[in-house]
Amino acid sequence: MAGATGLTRATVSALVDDLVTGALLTEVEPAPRSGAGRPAFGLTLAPDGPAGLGLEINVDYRAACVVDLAGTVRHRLVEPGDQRLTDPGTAVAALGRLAARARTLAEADGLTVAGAALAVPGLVTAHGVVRIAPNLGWQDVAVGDLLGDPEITVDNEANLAALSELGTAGLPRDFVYISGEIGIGAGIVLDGALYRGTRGWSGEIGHIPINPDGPACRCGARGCLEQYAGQEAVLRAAGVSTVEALASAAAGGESTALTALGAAGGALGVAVAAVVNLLDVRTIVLGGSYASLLPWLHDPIAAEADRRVLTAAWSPVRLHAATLGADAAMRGAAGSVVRALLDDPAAWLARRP
Amino acid sequence: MAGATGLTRATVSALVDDLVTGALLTEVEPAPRSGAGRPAFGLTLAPDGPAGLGLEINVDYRAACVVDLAGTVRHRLVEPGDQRLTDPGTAVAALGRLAARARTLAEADGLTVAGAALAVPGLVTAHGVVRIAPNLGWQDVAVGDLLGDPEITVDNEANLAALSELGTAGLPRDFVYISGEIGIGAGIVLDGALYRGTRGWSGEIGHIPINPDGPACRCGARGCLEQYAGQEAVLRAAGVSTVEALASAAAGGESTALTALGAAGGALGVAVAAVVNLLDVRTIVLGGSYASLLPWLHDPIAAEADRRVLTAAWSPVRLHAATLGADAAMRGAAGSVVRALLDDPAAWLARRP
DNA sequence: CCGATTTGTTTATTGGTTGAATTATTTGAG
DNA sequence: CTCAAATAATTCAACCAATAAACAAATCGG
Repeated sequence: MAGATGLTRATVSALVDDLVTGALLTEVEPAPRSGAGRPAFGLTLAPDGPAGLGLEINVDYRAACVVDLAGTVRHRLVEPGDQRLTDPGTAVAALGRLAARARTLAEADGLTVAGAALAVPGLVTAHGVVRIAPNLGWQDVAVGDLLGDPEITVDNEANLAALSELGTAGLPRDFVYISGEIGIGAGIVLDGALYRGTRGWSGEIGHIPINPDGPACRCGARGCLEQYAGQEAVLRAAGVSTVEALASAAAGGESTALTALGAAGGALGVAVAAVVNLLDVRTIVLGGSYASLLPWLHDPIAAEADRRVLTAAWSPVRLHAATLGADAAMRGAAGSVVRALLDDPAAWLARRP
Repeated sequence: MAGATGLTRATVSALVDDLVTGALLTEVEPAPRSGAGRPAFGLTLAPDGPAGLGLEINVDYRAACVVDLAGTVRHRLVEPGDQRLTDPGTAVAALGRLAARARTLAEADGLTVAGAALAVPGLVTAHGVVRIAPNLGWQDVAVGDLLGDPEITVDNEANLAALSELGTAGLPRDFVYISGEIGIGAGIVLDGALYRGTRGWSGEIGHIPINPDGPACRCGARGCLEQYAGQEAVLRAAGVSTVEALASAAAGGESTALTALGAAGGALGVAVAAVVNLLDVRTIVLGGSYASLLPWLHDPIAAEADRRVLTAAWSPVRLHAATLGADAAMRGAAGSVVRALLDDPAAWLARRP
């Protein structure tokens, strides 16, 4: 460890001591090793130290999960139910009860919830106020205050979902996560950190112009990506009503479905080209409903992107499917709490003397 | 100073002492002040300490400048001449002689050249090799080796031009600089630092798709921004041959010129919308030939951008003209050296004991 | 001229890190 | 089995940068 960090063995010893007494690390059996010399102690991130509480409120469900320092999901609670019908206060109160249940479960495990983060499908200000969440019908909702937890982090679901993919094996430190749901959002990860933008409103990829004279969008403009590759547009073009139906139709080789997916992929490819030309990320992660549709979206996206990305000849765009599915945003939320702990363990140690 | 930094007066004293003895700061007459108390010493960035050498090689000129710690341009050398006709070796050798002259002038002033940076109109790898510079006809040119200065920083001209605007009064820490020349490039400044992308190829805004079925571009795709708002396209549409002629035609109210500028502005607005939706920067700086054409470009860009940016209703996109004109890239290059000095003065002090 | 006010320096102290020496625990050779 | 070599971990004096607090310097206003 001293070798890897450049610090002295003495220093590492002192720091590790602090972390062990602070219950962030625990000593375990040393890893079996060959060769002479005294074997090193084994160390793991404590499975019974502080943990992160991840929350999500979305169009048709509420969810909570508890993730420990090692990144393991220790508890997972999902409550289906249309959130659009209830007013924000009622929905948030229900979420608060779910969060309390998760906390209780965590404490029964000996975990301490060190913080919470909430994923919301909408624009969130830097102060954690939901500026607008069109699909929930929310506007200027101060979720933290309503939850009675002003410390909570509130963030866009695509941003948090992107964070959940960060650290996945094979993913670089720079990528853009594109989440295809009713709306299309993106989480931009640059140099291992989420890029939120000046006001936290980055990643509105759904409204990148694909064709300036295209169909009208509910945002007031014309030809936004959402009108070509949004869930509603694709399902309508394919003549089916659910993503599952679309996937099975495509698997069955139905030409309407394949044409619809090809068109959506082409539009996505144009947007991906814009993103890659601008940001020079070489990896795009497709999440939300795009993850399960990637078998049919991959080639049209790649064809269009490679044609339009200036540097594609030397290094083509890499398309990955997201790995976490529907839990991505919630797990990213919990993960963001854990990441904050790992990034500044001293702050946590100072909080509990 | 202690108040601003949160350090003790004693600490500041010690640090300032080091910087003064290291010739990075000089004591000057204290600024006149009212009120009781012992007057403070005046301090300025040393006008005779280390300086940055900024170089630029472009289609029709070579240039060098020396910028001191305070950011003042102390020397400026420009040599016109078509670089396209000469092979890279000859062009770089001529640039090397220009750089040597600038160095001599700087030393005559008591300045020490602490480092150099070179702006090139093309894609540059992280190791300072020009991967491709289409308008120079260069491909895989290791400029640093040719110059005999492997320490030199080589970067894209739009990137360095963006840096030159950073620190300008009224500009925030996040903006995108769009440089309109033969090609269209962008420098992305996020949180006060240039974002270069995974391989240093960010900002290729000229090849953002505006209309997927638009005119063919020399990059092989169709409908790139460059085909709508590149210098050649705009001049052709306006029926003039130089940017100056276009500006005076527009100033004279000639409708062909105004129409051409309106169309270019509209296309730029679409690209700006893509950038802002994606990155949530609220400021766009227009440089290169766009700076002088901004009076006629501003409204079409703003109209299109505000229509297409999701958050424009709350906070419209702000368009600024670049302030430095043709010298921007060269001055940004020199400035990047100076910035590196200011960011880590201890490294410089360590280099000269 | 004197006290109030602000700036700058001096000095002892502190906290975190280093380096060298020391102790601990294993492997492998004789 | 024993001992040397190898690797890990700890101890402790020394160091460095920053701090706090006291002190000296320079100015203003009455």
